[in-house]
Amino acid sequence: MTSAHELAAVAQRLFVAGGFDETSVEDIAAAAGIGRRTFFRYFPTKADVLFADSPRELARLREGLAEARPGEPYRTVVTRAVVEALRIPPGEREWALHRAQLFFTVPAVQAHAARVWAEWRRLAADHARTVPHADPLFPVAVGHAVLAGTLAAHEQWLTVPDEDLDRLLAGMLDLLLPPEPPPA
Amino acid sequence: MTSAHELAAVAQRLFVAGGFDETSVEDIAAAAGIGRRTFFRYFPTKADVLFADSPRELARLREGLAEARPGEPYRTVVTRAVVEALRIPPGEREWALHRAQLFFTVPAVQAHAARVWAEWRRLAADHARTVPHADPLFPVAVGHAVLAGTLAAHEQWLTVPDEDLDRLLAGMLDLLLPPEPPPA
DNA sequence: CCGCTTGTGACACCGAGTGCCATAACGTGT
DNA sequence: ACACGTTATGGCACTCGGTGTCACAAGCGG
Repeated sequence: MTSAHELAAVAQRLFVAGGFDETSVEDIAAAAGIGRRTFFRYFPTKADVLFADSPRELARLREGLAEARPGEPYRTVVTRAVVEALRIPPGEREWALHRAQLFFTVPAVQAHAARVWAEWRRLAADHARTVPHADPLFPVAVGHAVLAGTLAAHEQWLTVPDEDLDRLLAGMLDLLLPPEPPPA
Repeated sequence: MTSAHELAAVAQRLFVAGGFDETSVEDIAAAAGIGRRTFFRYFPTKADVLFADSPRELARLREGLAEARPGEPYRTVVTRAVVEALRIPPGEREWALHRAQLFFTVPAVQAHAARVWAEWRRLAADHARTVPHADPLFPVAVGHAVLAGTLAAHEQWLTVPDEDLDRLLAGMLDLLLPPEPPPA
């Protein structure tokens, strides 16, 4: 009996050691002591093992955006929500770094990431719709800015792993989030 | 004898008519009167038929960025370069719209798009490195802003196809490109 | 003990992508 | 015209990801 979490751990270890494409599902199943068919009952695709906790991250983003205090600048709210959603639990830093590496280098993984990212964009855009703004493009732009900032921060993080992801996220979002319109 | 261009046309028509995943390479090959194996000599993957002219777009972006006049604000240069690179030839508007639709809805296509998009980011980031800026994150942020603006414009375009893509691109980039530092 | 559900995995199948090889088309040199 | 090398083609077999079907075993309530 194997839990999805353990299975994901086994798989990611193999990916990091031998490459994503080079590691077959059969390899993973054998390493976990299960059948190939059973793997696909835990995860619909090979890439999905890397997205085990993205629903949790999404939920945290949603909560963070909902916690906006009235009068608080929207950029502050969004930045806090993103940083909070992507906070790395202590001890999982190297783990997260390896995962980020796979995200940026393996095309098949990015295909799946695209679906999750679309959800991020949607959440951010929905929140931006609560901010009055003259430009009708503003909400969609905010959605893409949030995603771009998140990806940029991770990309930068990969080249400077010693830096804190929090600071990179805040820095990138500060550059990318469109300015709030003056309160008139 | 089939040219790559004709083959791409046949394939995209089938994709639009019957869906990307539902259309097999064998279907495409049969419709084009060639063998399955030969298809893979023209295009390394099924998705690649949709990226036939992305090298040209990339080249145009590169040229546009190189044409910066001294003293011109970088945001102006970047916006002009992007709009110019993605200018749709007359008569291909519907064609481009269909392609954009596939880009946003089919995961397998996005995986390939990711590679092209990384190149866009790199070009834009390289150009941003010529702009003096206090924040070391500025170049990477610009790269992601360009990509985000391009994607946001296309996403918006899909919901409002009557709008001009040029205007949407300019509008999104205006919201997303980080401000230029004052000339000191 | 029976019957039901649930987890598991073996098998067969499809489609994408690849390596290998046979063959047809074609230009060139004699 | 003939032989030659090169190139385009496509058939065949294979790997791998993913799916549907079925059989089997474990568990649990009657």
